[in-house]
Amino acid sequence: MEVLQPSNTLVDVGQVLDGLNKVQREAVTSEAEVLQILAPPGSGKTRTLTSRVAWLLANGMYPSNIIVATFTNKASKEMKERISKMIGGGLENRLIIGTFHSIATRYLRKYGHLIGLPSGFGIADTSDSSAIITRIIKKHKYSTMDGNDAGGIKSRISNLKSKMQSVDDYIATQKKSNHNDEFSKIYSQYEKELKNSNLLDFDDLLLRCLDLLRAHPLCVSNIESVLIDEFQDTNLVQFDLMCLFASRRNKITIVGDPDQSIYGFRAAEIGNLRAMQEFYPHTIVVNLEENYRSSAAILTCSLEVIQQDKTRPEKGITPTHELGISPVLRELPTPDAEARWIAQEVTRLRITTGNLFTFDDIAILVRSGGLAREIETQMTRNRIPYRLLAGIRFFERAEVKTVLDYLRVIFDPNNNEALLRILNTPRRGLGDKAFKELSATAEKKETSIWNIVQKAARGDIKVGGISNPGITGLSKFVKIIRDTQNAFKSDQTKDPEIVGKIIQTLLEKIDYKVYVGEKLQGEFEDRWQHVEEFITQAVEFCGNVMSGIDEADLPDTEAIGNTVEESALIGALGKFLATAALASVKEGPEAAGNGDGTGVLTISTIHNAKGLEWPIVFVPGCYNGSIPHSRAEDHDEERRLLYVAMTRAQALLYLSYPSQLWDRKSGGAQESNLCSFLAGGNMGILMTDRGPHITPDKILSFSNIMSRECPTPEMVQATINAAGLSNIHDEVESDKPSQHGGLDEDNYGSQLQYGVRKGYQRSYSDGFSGSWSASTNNRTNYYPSTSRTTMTSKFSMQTTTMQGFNTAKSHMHTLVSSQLECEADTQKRSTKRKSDKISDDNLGSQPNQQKVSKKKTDKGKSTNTVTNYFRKPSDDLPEPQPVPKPLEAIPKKKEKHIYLSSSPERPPPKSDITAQNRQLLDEMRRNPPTSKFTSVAGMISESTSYTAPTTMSRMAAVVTSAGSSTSTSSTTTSSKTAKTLGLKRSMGGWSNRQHK
DNA sequence: ATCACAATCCTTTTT
DNA sequence: GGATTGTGAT
Repeated sequence: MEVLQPSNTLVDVGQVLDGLNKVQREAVTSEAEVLQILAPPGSGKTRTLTSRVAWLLANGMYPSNIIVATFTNKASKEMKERISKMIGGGLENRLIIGTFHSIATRYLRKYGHLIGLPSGFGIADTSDSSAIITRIIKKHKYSTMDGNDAGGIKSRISNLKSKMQSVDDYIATQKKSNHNDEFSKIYSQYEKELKNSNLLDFDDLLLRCLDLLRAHPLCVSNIESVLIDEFQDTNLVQFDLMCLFASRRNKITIVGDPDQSIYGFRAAEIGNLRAMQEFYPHTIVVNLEENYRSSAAILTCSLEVIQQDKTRPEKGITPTHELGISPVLRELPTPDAEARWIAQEVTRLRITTGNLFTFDDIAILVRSGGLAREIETQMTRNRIPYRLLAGIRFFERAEVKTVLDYLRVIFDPNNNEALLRILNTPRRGLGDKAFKELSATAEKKETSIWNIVQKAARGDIKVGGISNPGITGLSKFVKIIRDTQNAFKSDQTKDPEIVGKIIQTLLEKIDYKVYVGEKLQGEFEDRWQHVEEFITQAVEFCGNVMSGIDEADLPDTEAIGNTVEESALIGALGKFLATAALASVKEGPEAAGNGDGTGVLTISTIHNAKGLEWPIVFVPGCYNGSIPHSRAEDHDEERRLLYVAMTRAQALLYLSYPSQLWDRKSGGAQESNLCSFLAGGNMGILMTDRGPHITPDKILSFSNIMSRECPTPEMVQATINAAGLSNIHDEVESDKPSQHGGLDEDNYGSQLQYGVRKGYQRSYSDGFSGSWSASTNNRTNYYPSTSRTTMTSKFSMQTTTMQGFNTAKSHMHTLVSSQLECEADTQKRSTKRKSDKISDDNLGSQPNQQKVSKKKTDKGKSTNTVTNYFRKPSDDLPEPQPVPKPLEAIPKKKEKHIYLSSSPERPPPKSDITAQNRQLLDEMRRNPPTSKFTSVAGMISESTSYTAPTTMSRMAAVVTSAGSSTSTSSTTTSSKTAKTLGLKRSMGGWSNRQHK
């Protein structure tokens, strides 16, 4: 691929390409008009996209002629920062960059009047939409059964809109069958209410922008290049928007990964990848395959999960890091114990690694926000500072939302939704009746509620249901709103600080402090801090707007007629309100931390963790009902969700689940089942069931993967000493019989210091437990494993039914094995030593190892499979004899001790061991793994115009030709393996290979 | 009749 | 933690 010669270069182009691998570089500098960069997690997708933007800028393209759509505002902020570092000169501030929604908003602000959209429209957030629908349902006494509650209706409407089905479209398709359909009435009423309040909901933003650009393509006539991040999560409307954005030059770059498509519930359309290739037949597909994030062990496990999806096209992924430490799959008795264990493990890891990790390095990723609660409690108890990226957003907090609603009313009093929420907040003596009457009168007179409120306050009209105190309250309210409006409008200073002063004055007038203190429950200090943070943010934002750093106005184009000038402060306020509505920020004030530079741990939903990475990741709640969620219909998406969670981890991955849940209905304990995605196949081999025993070589491995300096043994000993423990590895978990989750909480809390643990309960209630050799003897584990760890039935039972995965697994082993081959020799030396010792302990009780050995004989030759690295080389150890563990032998009661670190008491490691391991790892680094097992590694493919007309055949042709011409790093290219990402192809890959 | 406050239910994921 | 419902106070 030829590289663009930079003309008009503003910066050192080398800087833009610095640190990129060959394929990434080719992608960045590609002259392709339409480019799809498809890549697995951790392969530098976003980085490549960022660099491509920088590359365009460095080659003289005007930033205001580039549209970059990211998935979150945070992502676009980070991208801007990175571009700023590469390019500088403030060019990044002129880029049209943001989420689809925010970009659409900006276009509508500037050009919306061309399609008759009133300027100064507001954005209906989730709560607005819900409130409207709830009101409609109540008013007409519609049934709320069968998912027809406000939430259900809302998502139905949103889904229709995402598929470009307007009310009329919908009614047209429905009119024959359901003439009196309640839903269409709600839908149409909802649209009407939005219009009355001059509001657009999230979907409308995109749809109206679509309308605008279709009618007036000149609005984007300046656009030379369009770039989209996380393309797999775009919906149909966004796809069309992309095409329209690019309509002038048809220059598009997208990055994405079908495996990380986790927004199907939001109508993300995975078919967009293919649609794009069909729509732009000259699309060029680039596959990035090297993973720079995770250890090979983590990657292997993650692949084991994602490959369960049989409809998924096979694709290459090449680890660049060493094998590292086996991920952990841990069972705990209760969610509470699970949270405690995480806290304990976090603490233990820091101590035993000489504080190699800070809390910044650690994330706890949950499927749903509710799961974060127990974890928060335990973090607080253990004085682990954390920030929460789950649950309610900052701008949705009651105390913040109210202020926001006041500002929304001040910005546009005709915003009925915001008005209704603040009319009686704080209390002004109005009740349900008053609200009903006000709304009804407004509807009758076809005017806004604000107008009625004004008249009622003045006494011009009589509205029923309002008491005399109510009238007084209303007139005070009207005056406050008017005064504040005037304060904004009359400002001449253009000083953003004024915004803060105006808001403060407003809050004083409504005695907001009193309201927050008395009416809102919870800590007043916290809440008021949020309010102050809100004001700070507002001031800061307005300052940025007025200095052009944020939300710079779109460039003028050939499209005529720009919006009228408004007061600078009002304009900034409007942008702030839009930003607040579209904000994805879940944090308020920065989490404080311990103030000692140890950082802040992250608790986040998996969705919010997309695109991020941490050295250590915990994924609690891995049980059926959570992942996959009980309300989820698309289990493939749930699996991808787990995959996303797992692939966030760099060095250490912990999955866990409680065996018992609290059943709210019965008030008792309820059995849970390990997440099916983790229960089958060879997951048991790939993971251990206890946290790793931290040895010097493991510390070194962490350091390598994280590219950090390795702490000295002295440093490690120092932290251990400081923790007041002579040897942290000797700690023991005591198994007691289950007593229906009746854990003594306080008892626990006081004991939970530095991971010294007693009193965990384990449940064997189903009486079907097997013992499993924990796979601790991977190559970095020096000490012999003596784990008598116990895997419960969730594992054992599943393994008998997961034959299919087993074969898929074998396939993967083959792949991984060739990659790891080069390490095998050095490996054997160390594994042999320990495996001799293992055998004594582990022989005799491994029902699951039957599976392993069976697979091996099936495959015939397997000396280099990845299994061996998690277990042992076959010639070092006789095959384990599968001996089912008698049920009686399973301790159901009393003081069974399990070694937390899978390790017996041992003298501290000798120094030469460290050196020895260092040497091993050095060796590895000198001979880095090559991408042998991905046949299309490094592939960059270009379609040719004469190939077959269908996308399928076209892509096949593309891939084949590219595979043969650019097999620089590939040694095993063949037509069979020449697959491309991004197409929902039937699975030729596995079956072909399996039957070979 | 209307408003204020306490008790009870439910809680997927997000722009 | 928030929304809705039920009960007491004005």
